[in-house]
Amino acid sequence: MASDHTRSAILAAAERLYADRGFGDVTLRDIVAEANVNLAAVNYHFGSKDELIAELFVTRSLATNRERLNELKAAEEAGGGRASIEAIMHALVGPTLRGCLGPDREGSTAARFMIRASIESVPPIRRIKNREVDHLRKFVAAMRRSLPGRGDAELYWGLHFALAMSHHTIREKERLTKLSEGQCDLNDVNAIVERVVAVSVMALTGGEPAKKAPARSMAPPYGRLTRQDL
Amino acid sequence: MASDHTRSAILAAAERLYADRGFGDVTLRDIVAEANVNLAAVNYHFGSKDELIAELFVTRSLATNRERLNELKAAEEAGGGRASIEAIMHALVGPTLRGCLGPDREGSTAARFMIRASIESVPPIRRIKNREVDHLRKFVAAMRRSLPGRGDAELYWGLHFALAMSHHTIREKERLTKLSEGQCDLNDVNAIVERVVAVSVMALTGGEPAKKAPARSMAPPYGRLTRQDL
DNA sequence: TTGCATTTCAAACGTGTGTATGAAACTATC
DNA sequence: GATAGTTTCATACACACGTTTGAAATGCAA
Repeated sequence: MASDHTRSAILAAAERLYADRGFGDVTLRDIVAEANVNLAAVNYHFGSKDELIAELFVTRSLATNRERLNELKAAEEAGGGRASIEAIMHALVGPTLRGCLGPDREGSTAARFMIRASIESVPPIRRIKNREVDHLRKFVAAMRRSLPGRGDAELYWGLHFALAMSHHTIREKERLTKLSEGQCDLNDVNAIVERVVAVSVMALTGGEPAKKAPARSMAPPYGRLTRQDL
Repeated sequence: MASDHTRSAILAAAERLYADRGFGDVTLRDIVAEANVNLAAVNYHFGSKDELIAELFVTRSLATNRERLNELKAAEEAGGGRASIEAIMHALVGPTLRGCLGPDREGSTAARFMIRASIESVPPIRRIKNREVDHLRKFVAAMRRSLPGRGDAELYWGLHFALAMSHHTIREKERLTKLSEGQCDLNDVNAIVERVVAVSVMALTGGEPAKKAPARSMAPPYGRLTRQDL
């Protein structure tokens, strides 16, 4: 492992090609041609095509997840262990949206790759996404602290809708631009984040101004989640 | 075209297999084996594999679109040319959600096929979806009538978020069930529809109680449940 | 029946794919 | 500079796929 030049050339070329043309249209031969390496190098360094894709995706999504958790942690610490629901939703959808639509990263290879991964959903990527559940539980826990009294089901639905809006915006940004004939500005990421957060919060608080200490006390939901770690 | 027995056997077998195992894992040979017809029959009757898939998808989505427009039309007529925003959103997301999650159609081949189509997004299906824009413009027009004064961009965003929530719920229903450990009931379609409609309306009206333009009943054709907070 | 169009069939075609092989070229350590 | 371990390379393998072919079977009208 003296020099991983070949290895990283493959990663870079693969990410670039997948981002440009999608997973369905890019073969290993395309990748090694772009990277100027030998065909067998892919299997030598990664084992298989799927493991190459998985490594690409894991690398990128680990970064996003780390960013998410950092934002969440910062928000909770700033609030003395309890973050506002706005801050939590912001930490949830901000990194993903910025990563895929951000003006700085606009058109960056990494961003375009992640958009492809969101749209095409190839088997190795699906496998990884299914392990993401643990990561989301941390957000549920934070939401529970922020909105005590809300039933867990409500929290899950709120989280689900927040992810729905952010992922769908990434997936369908082109169609939305076309449909709205450019009236929806997809370049102003911060505005999009704020918009998604605002709707998510409304979904969770029922449109009432976010208030702690719910006047109508509800019976605690039946089953708490077991210990969450990792 | 004396008897399209072969043709329809292929369609039925293909829909069943695609629904069960996804587009990536099903070959023409699998399909013709399931249908008990000859391999060449697919190309004879449909021209190509992609055209077969397209025909499957078009058939199913035409039905949904028709249902959508019927609901919209009924709501507008009931409101004297102007439907409530609730009814419009209901017409937009109701048919899709019921079609894919409905208890009657629960596990039906057609429903499972459409879920697959929503998840895997294979080229011929993507091509068709991109033509769906015209269809959505009718909803934008209705929304404009229902919420005059709202900027068009706001309407587009509201429509976009409504589709986001309904599609994401269909796509990720398994993950939501797993994440929530069954606390989110994905069998009660009507409740889901109401939930999505409620959030969509909030997104459009900014959380303020709807001005409820039409004094008429805004009950859409299909049974409407009152939103239940937990 | 005859004649013609439609439909079915078995078999193959051609290609593109991920992967495996085994030798050659390198690199580092002594 | 010999040796062992690592990396590169050209090449081939195996095969699964959508599609094509051309003949056989079937249907249908006169």
